[in-house]
Amino acid sequence: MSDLLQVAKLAGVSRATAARAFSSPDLVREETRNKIFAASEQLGFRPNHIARQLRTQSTRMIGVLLPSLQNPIFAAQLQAMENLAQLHGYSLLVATSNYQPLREAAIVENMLRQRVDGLVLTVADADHSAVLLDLQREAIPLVLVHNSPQRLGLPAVRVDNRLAVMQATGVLLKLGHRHIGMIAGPMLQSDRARQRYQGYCDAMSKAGLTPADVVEMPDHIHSDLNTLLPLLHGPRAFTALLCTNDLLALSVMGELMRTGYQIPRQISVIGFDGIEMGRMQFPSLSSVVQPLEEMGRLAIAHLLAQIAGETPPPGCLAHQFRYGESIAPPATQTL
Amino acid sequence: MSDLLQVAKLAGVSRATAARAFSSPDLVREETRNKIFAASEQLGFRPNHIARQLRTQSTRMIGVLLPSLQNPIFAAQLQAMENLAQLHGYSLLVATSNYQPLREAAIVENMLRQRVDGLVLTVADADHSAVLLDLQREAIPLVLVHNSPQRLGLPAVRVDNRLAVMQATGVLLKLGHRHIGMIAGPMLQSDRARQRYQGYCDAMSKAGLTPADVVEMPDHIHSDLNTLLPLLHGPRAFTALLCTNDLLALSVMGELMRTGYQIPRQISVIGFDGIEMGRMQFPSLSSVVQPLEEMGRLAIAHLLAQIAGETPPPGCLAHQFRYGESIAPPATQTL
DNA sequence: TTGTAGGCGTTATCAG
DNA sequence: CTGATAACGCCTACAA
Repeated sequence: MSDLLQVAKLAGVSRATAARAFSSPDLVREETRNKIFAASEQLGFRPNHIARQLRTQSTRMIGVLLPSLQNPIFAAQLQAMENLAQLHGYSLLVATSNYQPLREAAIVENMLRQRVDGLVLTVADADHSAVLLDLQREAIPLVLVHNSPQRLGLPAVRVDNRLAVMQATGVLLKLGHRHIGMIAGPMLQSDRARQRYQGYCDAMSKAGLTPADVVEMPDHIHSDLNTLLPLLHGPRAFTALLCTNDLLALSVMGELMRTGYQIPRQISVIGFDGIEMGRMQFPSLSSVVQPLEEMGRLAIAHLLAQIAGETPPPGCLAHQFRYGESIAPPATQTL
Repeated sequence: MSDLLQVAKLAGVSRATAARAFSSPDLVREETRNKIFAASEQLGFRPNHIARQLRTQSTRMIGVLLPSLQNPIFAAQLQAMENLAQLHGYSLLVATSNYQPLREAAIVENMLRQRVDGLVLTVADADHSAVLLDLQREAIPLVLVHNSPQRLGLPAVRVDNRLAVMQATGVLLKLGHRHIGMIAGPMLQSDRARQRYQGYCDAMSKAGLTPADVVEMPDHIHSDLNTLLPLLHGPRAFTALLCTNDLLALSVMGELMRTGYQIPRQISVIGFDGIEMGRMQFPSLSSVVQPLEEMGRLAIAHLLAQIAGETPPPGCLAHQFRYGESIAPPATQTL
């Protein structure tokens, strides 16, 4: 591939002038400029960003770490981030950790070696994250999404998970439910799942009820019918289920309906995230809606501001409860 | 940030030796190596990939262009690609075009300037793609996913869309359906949608039936009830609907059920892609399953092979029809 | 096993 | 407005 020097030669100018024709065209006489562009065209010249990056010490690249892309919430967020980044001339270096701290660390290290201009991270468990601790020392623009470590004061874009589930639980309580269960994926892996369970416990306690143990599924996004069914029988049977995320909720609904349960008549279900699919299907899923597009945009905007040397204020984003067809008063009006 | 020279000085060796300690440790005596690593640690040295890339003319980065991340098929494929790439020490530069050819072109140009080692592209419409034509001239490793332009002989990872829908239509025909409709997103934007419609037409014609006009929705992934309902009444009312993708199918199902239709008793629905959600929900969606994970892996594997100088053979991947609860014989046994 | 030196393709500083 | 030249940080013959 030809370089600036060849273009310069062919155009009969110096390398410096050729370079200027590209980076600051107005500093070059039009005639000269055209000769340079013609030569460039003829040689199939393409500016080398690597060399430019080495020289300018700026990559216009942002490193994005996500736990997974299986869950559409991350895809939606990534889409929003990419749109805004692209608009500002930034590229995204994307990697997934599959919720594994070791991979998180390796990925971040690699991104730092690549000299990305900033990082947008979603880690599995922010409070026990070695990566975030290490990153404290680096002076690199950084935004967390979904996470918010208790101790570290890092800029974060997220909703108040605990409060949100407290309110969602409140909705079920108000409908008359007393036996409410909480379904989650692997709790140890996800700080968010734990926060959401806390919100449930808070709401139950405040209502004078005993929070049930969390029902832990082996997978973040699939329910296991064998674990579930026993909990729906007997005097303490759940009449409503809160799920830590929408995919889990949709999986629960599907399996229960397939087994013959009527939703919401026999069982009410509430999810978390507010993914599109929940609205599409029938019965539609009640859920705590996270403003994912906005979160993605905000993460990038915040990062760009940091890169520009500003320090914008943090703050939680507002969630919203979406009433769907998956909830109703409990069938048997016990008590 | 400190560089190799500083590390070398502190360790009391030359820059070359310090460099070797990182790139080929076995060429350096252990004692020396340890001194270098210690110095590196002390200085917080981090190898600069940009400089390395400039020098070695290799980035170990792959450019990935996708139409969108809203559709989980792309997310799933991306996830698979990222996993395999990461395993081989490659990073992914990801960008989305939102099905816009102009963005496709700009994105690819940018990736080339970044000197990615290879490209994995999914364009909106391969047969009318300026990007692909231009790329013919570049000698860069390239794999298409989902696309397969008629004229250009580019390596592609995909299923036979036309055949697949022909078979899916066959399933409906065998069930006794005669009035089968095909629902699509914006046809002009997507070569795949057109191929799939072709498959439907083929099957209908072969069965001695007249293919209906495609029912075009304004959006790739949402159905519009107002467009749909009129087609379900009258003597030529559809008893079965083929959709060009699963999200569209799930949207159709949800809306119809919400309106009071029984699925599959009154209307059968078949999708395309085989996304997870289709299996989860009740009734589960019948669909043509694309092996998305395999496609993602294969795309990367094929690309890495090209980068290694090999030229692996192309070939379609096998699709598979998944029977779900969304299809049944037509209600009224006309004819 | 280690050192020397040149170059990867830009940009930026300084003269002219 | 244009040209010469020195970095940016690393790798890699080649020589010692």
